Amino acid sequence: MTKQTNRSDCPINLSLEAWGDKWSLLIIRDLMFEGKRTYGDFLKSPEKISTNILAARLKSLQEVGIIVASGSPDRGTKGYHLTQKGIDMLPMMLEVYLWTEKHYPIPEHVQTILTKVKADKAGFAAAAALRLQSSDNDAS
Amino acid sequence: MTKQTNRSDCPINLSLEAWGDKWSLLIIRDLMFEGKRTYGDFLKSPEKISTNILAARLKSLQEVGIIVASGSPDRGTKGYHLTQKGIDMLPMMLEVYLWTEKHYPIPEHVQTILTKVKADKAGFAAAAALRLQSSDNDAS
DNA sequence: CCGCATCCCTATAGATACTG
DNA sequence: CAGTATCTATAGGGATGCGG
Repeated sequence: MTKQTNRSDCPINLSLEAWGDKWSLLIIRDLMFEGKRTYGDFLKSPEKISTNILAARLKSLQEVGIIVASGSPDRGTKGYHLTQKGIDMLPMMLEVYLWTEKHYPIPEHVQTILTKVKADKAGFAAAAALRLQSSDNDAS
Repeated sequence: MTKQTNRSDCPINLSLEAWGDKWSLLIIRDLMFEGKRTYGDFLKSPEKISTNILAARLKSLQEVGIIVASGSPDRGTKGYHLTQKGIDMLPMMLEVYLWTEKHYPIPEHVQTILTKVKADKAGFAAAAALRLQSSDNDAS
């Protein structure tokens, strides 16, 4: 039942079909920068995603291979994390941050980080990617 | 009537509220890389946007300041073009292209261009931006 | 004919209540 | 806590209308 839309083979369109909705990038943000892992974590984000949408997005992001679910451990809490394909969205996400910073007022603590990003974009991305890759197999 | 949602002040969210739907980035792509300008041009794109959606997106993209409409010239054809805010989306758009290239089969002619992009990302973006800025006040 | 606006209808998004 | 069920709202497709 994996949706087989493919309005066109344009890369922009293929990207939109993978994560082009109002919520997917927020989940990716949470996984990428906020250290969130569980269904409950995502629900707590300030945008207040509703439970059915969250479940649907988690499913579709798994279907397109951007995230994977780690089988629920002892405590019964299932965790999600980014695949390499998801981690590869980092440069794009950083550009989204930088575009927004240029055209909207954004929270000060984000500004602070973005100053570092601008100083060494590739370095920041590499360090963040390493951190995400190592968390692929952590326990707690 | 400019929508004042603002689910949060997170930059990712602010971006999503500006262009986070299934169509806006395709219009921006057409303006940025395909040299398209008119309503009819956009309709001809392979994704086959319908007329009411196109009109709605052109309106919302103007409201958020990503595009502007140039008053219809002699022949009665209104043109649109990117504002500086829209042109500033170039680095992000390039990263979208690069991400897709890495994870999906894409058309060969796009591959060719992306090879150049990877060789000199900043240079490519600067050249493209210059071209877009100069087209702000062209006639034909 | 071109650039939209409108209407109708269907499909999907999304809020809320509820269940294993 | 992690989802499903149900219901409503909005996005979107397609045809059509209408002014320039």
